[in-house]
Amino acid sequence: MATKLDKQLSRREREIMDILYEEKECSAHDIRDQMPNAPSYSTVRALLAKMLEKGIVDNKQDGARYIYFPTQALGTVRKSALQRLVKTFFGGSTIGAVTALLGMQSDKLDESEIAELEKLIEQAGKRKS
Amino acid sequence: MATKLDKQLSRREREIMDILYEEKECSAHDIRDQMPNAPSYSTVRALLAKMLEKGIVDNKQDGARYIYFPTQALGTVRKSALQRLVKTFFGGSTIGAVTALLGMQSDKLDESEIAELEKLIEQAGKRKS
DNA sequence: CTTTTGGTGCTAAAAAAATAGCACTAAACT
DNA sequence: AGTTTAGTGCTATTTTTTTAGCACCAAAAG
Repeated sequence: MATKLDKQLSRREREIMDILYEEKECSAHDIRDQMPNAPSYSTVRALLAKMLEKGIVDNKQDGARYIYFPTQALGTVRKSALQRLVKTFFGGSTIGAVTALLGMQSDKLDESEIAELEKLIEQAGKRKS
Repeated sequence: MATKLDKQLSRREREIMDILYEEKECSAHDIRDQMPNAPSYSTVRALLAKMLEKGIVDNKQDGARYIYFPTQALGTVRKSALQRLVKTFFGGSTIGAVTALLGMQSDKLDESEIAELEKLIEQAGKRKS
């Protein structure tokens, strides 16, 4: 049940999580560099300490310093983020979200990507009625 | 430039916005009913008052009471939510997100939906190289 | 081997968010 | 008309978040 590692994040905590998911892992310093209106280094470390306590991130020693990373696997988080988004902004319609995504896709798709998508669509077409 | 109506939301504010986007519009009471661990009615109204001030919601009189709704159009918010999600959790790959969505789609797609998607894919296939 | 540099731990304080209470008004009920 | 009900405005308090300072340590630099 995900131990509610999700809801109770504060603004800064969410910012940091986003950075960590994007970068996979970071030192406190790296995180700070990517924060909008970055606060002091102390502040970032204080936030990370609280997040460690909450169990939403973990760290490992890298020589002299620490490297932080999310405890929850990317796959899990992707899924729940997508579900939330579909529910909130697309009235629960997955297809609606897919449509919107494809519509804003600005780069050209190459052959293999198209093939992949068509395969997926076909599969989704014969799922349990 | 969206006047940064996006980032600076507090936890409760975000909760409320999600409810508003899902429901389109709500009274303070309705909002409260849908909040997890709902606080007092006063609290909800205090939050709404702050959000009015910030300009992220607006309200209209409905007989004796107020009905609240988001100021930013659903389309706009959808787009920026998707962009953020793709960037954060899919390394910027729209296709990755589409794939994940189709993969977790549990209902069967009907004919017209499949046709629609294939049309979109085809279009995305011949976009500007 | 001293000094600088880049990190750590701990502590404290300012600012923002979340919460609730109270007095008042208008409509609805009997 | 008197009473309950459902809402409003304003204010006050508690809790969380956000922030930073300072002392200490270890490795790199001179």
